[in-house]
Amino acid sequence: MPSDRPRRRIPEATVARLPVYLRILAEQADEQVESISSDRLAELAGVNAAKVRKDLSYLGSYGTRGVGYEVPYLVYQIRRELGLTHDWPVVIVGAGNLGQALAGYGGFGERGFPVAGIVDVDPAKVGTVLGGVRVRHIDELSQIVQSKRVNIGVIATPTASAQDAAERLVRAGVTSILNFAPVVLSVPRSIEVRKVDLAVELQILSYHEQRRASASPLRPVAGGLGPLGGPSGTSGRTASA
Amino acid sequence: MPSDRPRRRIPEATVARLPVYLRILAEQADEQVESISSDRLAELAGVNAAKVRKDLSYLGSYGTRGVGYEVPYLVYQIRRELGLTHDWPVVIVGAGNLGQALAGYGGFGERGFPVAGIVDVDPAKVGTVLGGVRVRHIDELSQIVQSKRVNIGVIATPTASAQDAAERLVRAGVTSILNFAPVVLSVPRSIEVRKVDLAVELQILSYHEQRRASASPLRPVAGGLGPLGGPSGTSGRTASA
DNA sequence: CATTGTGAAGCGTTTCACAGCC
DNA sequence: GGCTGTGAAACGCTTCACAATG
Repeated sequence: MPSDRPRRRIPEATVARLPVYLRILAEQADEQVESISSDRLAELAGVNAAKVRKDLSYLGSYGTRGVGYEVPYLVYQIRRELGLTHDWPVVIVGAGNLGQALAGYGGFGERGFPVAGIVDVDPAKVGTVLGGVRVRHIDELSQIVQSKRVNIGVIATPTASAQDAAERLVRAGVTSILNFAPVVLSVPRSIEVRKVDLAVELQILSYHEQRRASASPLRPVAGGLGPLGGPSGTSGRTASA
Repeated sequence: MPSDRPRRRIPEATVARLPVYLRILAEQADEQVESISSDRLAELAGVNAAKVRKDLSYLGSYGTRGVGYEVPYLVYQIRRELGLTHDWPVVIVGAGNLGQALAGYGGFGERGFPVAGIVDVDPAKVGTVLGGVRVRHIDELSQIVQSKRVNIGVIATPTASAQDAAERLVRAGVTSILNFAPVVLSVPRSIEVRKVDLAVELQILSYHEQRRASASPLRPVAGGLGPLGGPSGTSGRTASA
C-alpha cells in the first residue's frame, strides 16, 4: 500500500474532475460495487478512459493492473486529496432569492459544507430563518467567521453589493469565495475565487445555437432525435469513442 | 468597415470570456465611455491585455491602432457573435427551490433569455405563479417548446429526475441544456450541455483550502489582509501585472 | 507614438500507444 | 488476458514581443 501526504501538485483540470469521479464512485459504493475499471468510470463520467487513468495517477498508484480500482479505497483517497475528510462550514452573504434557495437546498450540509451562517444588510431580513439557520446582520460576519472557523464565503447578493461583500469576507478572514454575482471581484491574489454566472452560461449556449442556425439555412430546430448516446455532459464537447 | 457573417471558428475559451467583456463594455457604454484600450478592458475583466486582443481579433479587426476599441461598436459585434441580436426564450424544468429562484431572478429576461415556461411533474405546483409565469404540467413541455420556439432548456429538478427531464427536453426539440443537477446527462452528442454544479465548485475550493492548510503548519487563517489588488476574479489565477 | 493585430514560443491538457504487472 | 500507469506526441490556449498603422 502506497504512502501518505499531499504528493505532486495536481493540475487544475484534474482537480475540477475529481469531484465528479467522487460522486460517481460514492454512488457505486452505495450499490455495493467493489471494483471499477477506468473504462467504466470514464463512461459514467462522460470522459475518456485515458483521462481517468491519468487523473487518478496524480493521486498515486491506487489501481490494480488487470483488475481496476477498489471503489471504497478510491473514494477515500479522492476525499483526502480534496480535503473532504472534515467539514468546511460556509457563510452565505445575501438572504435574497438566491441566498434563500442556497440555504434551503439541503445538499449543502450533506456534502460536507454546513451553513454556519447567513447574513444580510437588510434589517427586515435579520431574524428570519432559512433552511434552519437564522439570518443575522452583516456586521456580525467577522464574529461568525471567527467563532465557527469559516474559510469559505458564498456571495449571493445583488450585483451592486458583491464587491463590498467580498471585502467584508476577506476582512473577516475568509480565504475562498464562491461568487454568484455577475462581477469581477477585486480581492488579494491569495484569495481563491470561483464564479458561477448564469448569464455567461446562457450566452455560451446562445453562441452555439446561433452557429447551428447559421450552419443549416432552414429549420435548424432538432427534428428526429438521434439515439440517446453515451454520457456527454460535463463540458459538452464531442465524446470521441 | 469590415465585412459580415460568422467568420473563423472561435476557440471555446474565448467564447467563455466574450460574455464577460460584453457585460463590462455595456457598463462602460452606459457611462458614456466612447473608446477603450485592451489594457483597460483587461484590467476590468481581470485578464491580461494580450488575451483581450487575441480574443477580440477572432471577431475581426474592430480596433484602431494607437486609439483602442470603439465601445458601442464592439458591444454590437460581440452581441452579434454570441447570437444576442434576438431573444432566446428558455423553459425551466422543475419548480422547486431552485426553479423558483431562477424564475424570480429577473435578470433572466433582461439579459435576453425570457422564461417562456416553467414545468413540473407535481400537480400541486401546477398553476402556481413564479416570477410572473404560471407553472404548467411537464406533459405540456413539447407544446411550450414548439409554440414558443424554445431552443434552450434549464434543468432545475432533483438529481433523480434530471435524466428524465433531459430526455423530455430533447424529445420536445430543445438543442441546448443548462443543467443544475449534479449528474452527467446522457444526451445525443448534437445537444449542447452546460453544467452548473455547486458541490463541484465548493470541492474545488476545499482542495485549495486543504493545500493551504498543509503548506503552513499553524494558523493558516488569513491574518493581516493584503492590499485589495487588481481584479483577479474569473478563474482565480494569479494576475500578472 | 500609443495601441492594435499577430506570428511564434511557451505551457498546460488531452490523447495515444504500449510497457509493466496482476 | 486484461487493465493500469505513463512517457511521448498532439493539441489548444496563453503569453511574448514586435511589426503594422491610425
